[in-house]
Amino acid sequence: MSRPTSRSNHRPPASRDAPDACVARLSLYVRELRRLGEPPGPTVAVAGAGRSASRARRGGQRAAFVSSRRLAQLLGLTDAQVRRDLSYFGQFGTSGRGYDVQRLHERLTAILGVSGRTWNVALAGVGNLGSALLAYRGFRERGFLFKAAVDTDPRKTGRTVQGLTVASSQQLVELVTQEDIHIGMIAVPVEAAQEVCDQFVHSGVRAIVNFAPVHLDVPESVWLRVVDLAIELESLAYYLARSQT
Amino acid sequence: MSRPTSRSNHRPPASRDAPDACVARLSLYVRELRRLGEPPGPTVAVAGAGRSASRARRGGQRAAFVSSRRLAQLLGLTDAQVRRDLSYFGQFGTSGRGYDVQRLHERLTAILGVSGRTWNVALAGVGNLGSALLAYRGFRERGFLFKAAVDTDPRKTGRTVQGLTVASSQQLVELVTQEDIHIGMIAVPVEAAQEVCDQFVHSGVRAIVNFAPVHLDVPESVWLRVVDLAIELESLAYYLARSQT
DNA sequence: CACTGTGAATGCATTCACAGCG
DNA sequence: CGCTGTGAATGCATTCACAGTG
Repeated sequence: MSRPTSRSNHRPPASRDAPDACVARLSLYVRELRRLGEPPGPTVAVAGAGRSASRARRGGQRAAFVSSRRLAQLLGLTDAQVRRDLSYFGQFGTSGRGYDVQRLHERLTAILGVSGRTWNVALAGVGNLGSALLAYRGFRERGFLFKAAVDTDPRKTGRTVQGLTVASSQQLVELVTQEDIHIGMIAVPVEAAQEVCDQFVHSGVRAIVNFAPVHLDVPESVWLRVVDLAIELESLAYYLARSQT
Repeated sequence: MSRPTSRSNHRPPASRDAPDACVARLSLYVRELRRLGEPPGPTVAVAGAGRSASRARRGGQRAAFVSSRRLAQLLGLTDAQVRRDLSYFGQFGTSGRGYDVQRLHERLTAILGVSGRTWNVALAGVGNLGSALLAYRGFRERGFLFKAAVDTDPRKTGRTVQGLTVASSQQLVELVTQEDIHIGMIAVPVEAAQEVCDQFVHSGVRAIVNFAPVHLDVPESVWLRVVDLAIELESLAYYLARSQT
């Protein structure tokens, strides 16, 4: 790993077991298990061109057991990988039957750290992206609650977005303590990103998600993840440009 | 690789040189080189807590040459990795001096496939996230232009968002041909995602970015990337849960 | 018999270390 | 010198293959 002072996507300091790649997939498993455990629900059909010749589909009945093979199929992985991944966290399966959907879901949820609890999130930057993030259902469903939102723009502070009053950036540090923030979310323009990041770090936040397209420096003790929207498009462009055309 | 019928994040079929991990970093290099080549610009200061003890900062002067070391520092990589990555695409450096910023920028831009050209994008799903994506500056700046947007909700179709009229989902297929769409972007609810994806594939789109938190099946010939917003938070939760507290 | 869990083998990606060059 | 470009070494991640089990 590069310099001792900072790096991009951290790994756990102590817990030397599950590889990062595997941890990253953990929530995929949880998600799929939840779906398998749920009732089929209404199949929302999108009007338009007919169904393609689609492969073994996320079918109806609520399964009690699921094999590594099927789980792999649903997630686009291999069965061996599923078994290997799960084995890092414990032995959950039954030979000849597979995994108990409910039980595995519970166990993994607990391991992921999203079990009985919720995590408090503070958002910096209430622009287009920031507002969309505040509105995004997926976070709340998984136990991530926005407890604070700040912006430098005086036209935005004071406004209420998604039931949350936008505070001034000056209040960031105090809000973090006041609202017991666990995770900082950065959706400010690139020029301001490092500054805001430093403020989060300074105020004691130990986990940060960055949506600004810059590399941020953080101390070893802070976990940082980056979500870069344009980067995915660009790698597609690379492959598109290379294939005939 | 798993099943022959589909997989999650594709690699190029023919071009057997640059590793995927390296291609993924290619746009990081381009981005940083662009910044290095630009004039310093106004340092947008965010009011609030003072600067942390920050390391060698993205400093002022427009550099003509940049070393692998410095580039690595800015991007949070190692110098060896930078040199290795760049070497997959050619020999751009000068011994003892480093890389010519302008030249390297031009060369990499061309290789990335975002050089003189633009790419047409169609968006499916104009909800919160979809609207934010339409408004996101970063895409246009890098040559990705939204040429179509569709939604199933009749209250949304007909509306104009960011200068684009939202069409009905039924028109997706014809719009793809009409507007010569290169990339499909999926921002619909999970239940509809596979359906929309199939429509894109059916209409001849060869590259898709999926923002819905589900695995999608696509034929080998189509490149698929997934951006999962909640997943990053969840892996942070994992690490947070594991470190004391 | 169908399936898990895991050593051992393979295949990628990153890092080391240094020869070679301006 | 300072810095690139790259073989060789290391370290991860994925896959194979099969013994073991309900």
